Amino acid sequence: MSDGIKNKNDFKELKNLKRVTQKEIAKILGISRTTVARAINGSEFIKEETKLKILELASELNYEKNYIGSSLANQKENIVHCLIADSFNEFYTSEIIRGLNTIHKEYSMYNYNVKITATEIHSPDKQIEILKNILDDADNVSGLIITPLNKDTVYKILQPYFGKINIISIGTRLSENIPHVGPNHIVQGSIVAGIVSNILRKDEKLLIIDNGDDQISSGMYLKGFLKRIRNTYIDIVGPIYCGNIEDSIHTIKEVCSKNDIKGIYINRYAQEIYDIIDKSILEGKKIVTHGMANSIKNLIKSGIISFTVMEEIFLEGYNAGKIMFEMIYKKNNSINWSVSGSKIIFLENLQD
Amino acid sequence: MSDGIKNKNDFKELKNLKRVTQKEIAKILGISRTTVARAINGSEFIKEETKLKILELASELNYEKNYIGSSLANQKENIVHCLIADSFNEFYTSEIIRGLNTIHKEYSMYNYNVKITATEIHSPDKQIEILKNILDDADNVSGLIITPLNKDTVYKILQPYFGKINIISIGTRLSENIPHVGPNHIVQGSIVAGIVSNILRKDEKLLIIDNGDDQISSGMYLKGFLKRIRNTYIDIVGPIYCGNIEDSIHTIKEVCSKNDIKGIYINRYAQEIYDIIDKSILEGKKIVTHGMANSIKNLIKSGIISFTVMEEIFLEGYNAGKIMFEMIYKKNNSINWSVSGSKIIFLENLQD
DNA sequence: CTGAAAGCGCTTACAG
DNA sequence: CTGAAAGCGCTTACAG
Repeated sequence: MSDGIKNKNDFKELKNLKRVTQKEIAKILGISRTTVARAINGSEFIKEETKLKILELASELNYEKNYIGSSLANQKENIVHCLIADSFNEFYTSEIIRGLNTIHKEYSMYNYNVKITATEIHSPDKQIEILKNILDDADNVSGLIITPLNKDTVYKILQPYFGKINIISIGTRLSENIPHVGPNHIVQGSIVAGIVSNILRKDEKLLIIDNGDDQISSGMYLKGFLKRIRNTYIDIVGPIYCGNIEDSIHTIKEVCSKNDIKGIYINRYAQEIYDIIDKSILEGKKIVTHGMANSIKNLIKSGIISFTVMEEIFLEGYNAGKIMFEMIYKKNNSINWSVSGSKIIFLENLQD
Repeated sequence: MSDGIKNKNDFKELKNLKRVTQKEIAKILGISRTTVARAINGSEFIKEETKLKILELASELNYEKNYIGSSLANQKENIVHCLIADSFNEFYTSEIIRGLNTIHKEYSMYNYNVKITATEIHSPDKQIEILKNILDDADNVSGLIITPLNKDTVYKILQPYFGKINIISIGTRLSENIPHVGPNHIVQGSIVAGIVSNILRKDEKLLIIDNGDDQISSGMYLKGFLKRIRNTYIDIVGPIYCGNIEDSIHTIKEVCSKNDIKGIYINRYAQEIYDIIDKSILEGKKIVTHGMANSIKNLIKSGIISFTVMEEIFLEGYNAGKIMFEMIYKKNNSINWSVSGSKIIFLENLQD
């Protein structure tokens, strides 16, 4: 039991019965509320002994800081900068922004402010520049949510700020030791394979095109897909390495002319390929793909793509913003990887 | 512009620039904060003229009550009773409870208290009894979340409390004019049909068993399913009305012995039927169904069921609790029907 | 190193 | 019908 208890009755009454306040802890120990607050907030201007005594009692009484009172008193605005990727595809960017804005609005009474900057996905330097600008004013930055376009450089730049600024990566993981929100691409690949295995039948031929690893998703998509699909009686043709759109189209034409291909799986550039390939080649084939975009919507509507598996992008932004709130306002750092769910989309549940 | 502005400078400064407080409104009008609070909270002990003057200015300055300060001051505990259905199936009840408990915990600092009572789904009277008990102490009830087992009776009992207690129905809709959280069963039926249309092929035979309308979902499932499936080239056998498990099994056996049935759809009692029917009859058939339960999990694992479409039950509880919070703490009554999403489950994304 | 006081935006007796 | 004051749980100068 804690030392220095001046007020035994209060101690007994509070133990495990209700939420304890700093005021009550102060009363039990016969000290001021200010001192209790100092201990709880980790101030350095407090005697080690006093601090220990307070923290011990706080833990014994299951003290949990009331973040509502806290944020009301602490009028500080908490600014969270979000550096996200632009033009991944039309949906990705707008949905992730919508998610971030939704949580921003939800917590706006807490003076939780979310500032979003989307930079061109193929210009990592632009992101680095903006990141540096933001960090120049690091004292006014409570959190950073980032889709690192250049992992190594971003990591190096951020390293001095670990522990000072709350950091979350989104979509692309920055590092194992930094909280992350994003999908498990391997699982997504295996989900696509699972669907394919249900719509193709024994001994039917599936053509697999490997268009390489974009270091974001396509490598893992293929890995997850292959692991699962090889576990079926589907007759696999490939994976044939192409690496770009033209070669893929050429290969698909050639393979399909010589074999009775019933399905196609492409791990990268799929929508671009399906968009421009001669549609007569695709006729009667079962196609399942990843992601969502206007082009995919159209391909689903016209019956070329049967299913697509997409990340819950809105929720990705929303959850990143929510986890950041927890980190800032509740000092909750328990999350390592919040895995985004996936949705299976086809004609019947396609929005608008 | 508002009348009675005593402090023009403040008025100009505040207009549209920042969140306005009651204190500031009071200062501009040269009256006390208490009076402003009275107007905003709709007290009756205030002169009509004063009230109008305050509300007009508040609206002009886009005043929005800070629910954080509000709930900190108003130490009142808000109790929300949740009367949900037990043994719909193992997952339904436990997931909906988990959702309600999650939101309860999330808002516990606001003194938001959620009390859950699950009653046997086939004993509506038991629920009525508990509901009456709760309403006997209506002054201590801020909200009610209910899956009405007997709509008419529940509605009649609740009628005198409309406007006094916040009410949300969940799962089964109580009435058009009461906020509701739950799935769109017709859409769910059409989603199942959409999947079936992708895994069966032209001219393949699909047997449809109609087991009647449980007034909750099965009637609408079938409606949505039929509308969509009739729009394909699948060869439909049925719907054959059975109405119970034994007849269904008998019918399936008979039809399958005479036809080359490639798929089966049953709108009600599906899991019970698949559980006990001779499995050799199902071999090689494509089966898609609704809902989730341990039995369905096993049927998916053993390859009998290809896909199942289930409601996002956890989110149903979570969202009901969240919407209730908005109603109580932010006086937000804008939601009429929060449509629960659906998940498509098959071997690859089956949990545990 | 410690504490008294004022304040965040609101509510709620209490007095007039 | 109106207002001054105390309080919710906390933070943050300021004084000592």
